[in-house]
Amino acid sequence: MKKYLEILRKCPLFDQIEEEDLLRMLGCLGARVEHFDKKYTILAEGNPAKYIGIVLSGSAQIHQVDYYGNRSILSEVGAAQLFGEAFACAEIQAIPVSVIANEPCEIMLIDCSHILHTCSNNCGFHQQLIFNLMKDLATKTILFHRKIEIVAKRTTRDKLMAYLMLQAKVAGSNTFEIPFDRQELADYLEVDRSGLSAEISKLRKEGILENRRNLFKLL
Amino acid sequence: MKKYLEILRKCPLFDQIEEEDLLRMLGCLGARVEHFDKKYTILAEGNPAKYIGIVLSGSAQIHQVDYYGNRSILSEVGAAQLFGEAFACAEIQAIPVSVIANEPCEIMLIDCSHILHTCSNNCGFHQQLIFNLMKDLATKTILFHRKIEIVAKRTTRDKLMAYLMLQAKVAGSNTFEIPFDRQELADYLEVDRSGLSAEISKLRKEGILENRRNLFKLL
DNA sequence: GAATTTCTGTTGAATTTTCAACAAACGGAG
DNA sequence: CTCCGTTTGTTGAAAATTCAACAGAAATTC
Repeated sequence: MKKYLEILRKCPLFDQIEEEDLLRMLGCLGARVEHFDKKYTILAEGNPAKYIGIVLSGSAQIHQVDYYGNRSILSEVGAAQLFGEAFACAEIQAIPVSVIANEPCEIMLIDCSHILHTCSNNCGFHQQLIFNLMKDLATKTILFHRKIEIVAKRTTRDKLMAYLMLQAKVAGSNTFEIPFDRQELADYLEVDRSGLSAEISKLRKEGILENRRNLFKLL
Repeated sequence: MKKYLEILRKCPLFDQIEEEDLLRMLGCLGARVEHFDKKYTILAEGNPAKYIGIVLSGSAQIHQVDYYGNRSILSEVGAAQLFGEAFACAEIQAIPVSVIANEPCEIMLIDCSHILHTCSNNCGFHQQLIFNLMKDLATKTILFHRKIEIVAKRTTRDKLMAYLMLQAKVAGSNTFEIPFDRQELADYLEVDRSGLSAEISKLRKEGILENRRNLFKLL
């Protein structure tokens, strides 16, 4: 576990936890690490909602697929970020989404009941972990607000511009890279891919943006 | 405060808190109660994100209004439910939404910093409150997943049917009442009101549902 | 480095939504 | 009970999306 210390220190779940305590805690929590190749399913829809996942390297996406097979991408999860925590913390039966490896990645899985319910060793870190989970969930809720603000727009152009302007703001620059290819971006914005491509072309011709694949520049 | 005890006991924030402790706690937290008439603004966009609100009676809606004045309704908050907790817990500067009284209502407001940061009396309930907030935020996250699942659909009909089927499931019955009028439902589903009315008529003619104003029956 | 697979952009037709305007139905106030 | 403001339903035209199909570009594989 030692080699993961650097990334785990950046993980919001372990905020305010001293490095020396972290290793002991991981043992107590029964944390395990697994490797997943690109496109592999880390957690499948319908699986028990037991685990909190931590992305140690690479990245993952949260997918929702409806009855007709239409894919919707809820979010992108990068290094040091959590996934599955909402379902585990709410103690629901099964997760309603799938978590897919977006590139080869290493994932730490922790049984959430070990965090929520005090362990036999009665180690004093549960309170801090629960506080950190609360903070993380509050942040995730705000991210969902932003996503809804984007998909609430009625046209592909407005959705795209709202998304790109947010990304520029997050990146702190007019030039930025997005973590999606075209189909994924369409599935995140909840629009048709070909229409999205057409809209990007149109914006380029109008001189509103420049782009090369995933690299965008707002003018 | 005593007259609010019954409703406060149902509030997820005070889960596992004994009734006798609750009153003392409210003083310690500096809780105050305000009345709002229908359509009044309880919290306005841009306000400091200090307060957690609890609906004691009536109901409220979370509104998001974009640059062009288009309203989007994020959620309905009924009696004993919380609002604003995500913004307060994430300790962001200002709230990005407005909370509007949907009918005459009584609202309890609590400065969240009193919950998050141990008070001078060092009363032992902070841990339970933080745990409860975590649970509540996890539940709210799942509600947002459901909302996104609905608005991800591409047609008014699909959004409407996804919404109605969810409401029927929640109500545990094919007959149920929804908390929105037509314009509000349109703003929740992120579609055009007149198109929504037309779609409801069409579904009725096709024998898929019956309705009288807010009362729906799926067949 | 050639072949193959994946991704992106383009187009036109069909479908659907939005928009604006109006009429009918409803509900509350006096 | 009647009046009046609000809500809901209806319609047609304009705008936008989706869908399907294909071609070119880029990346991956062998």
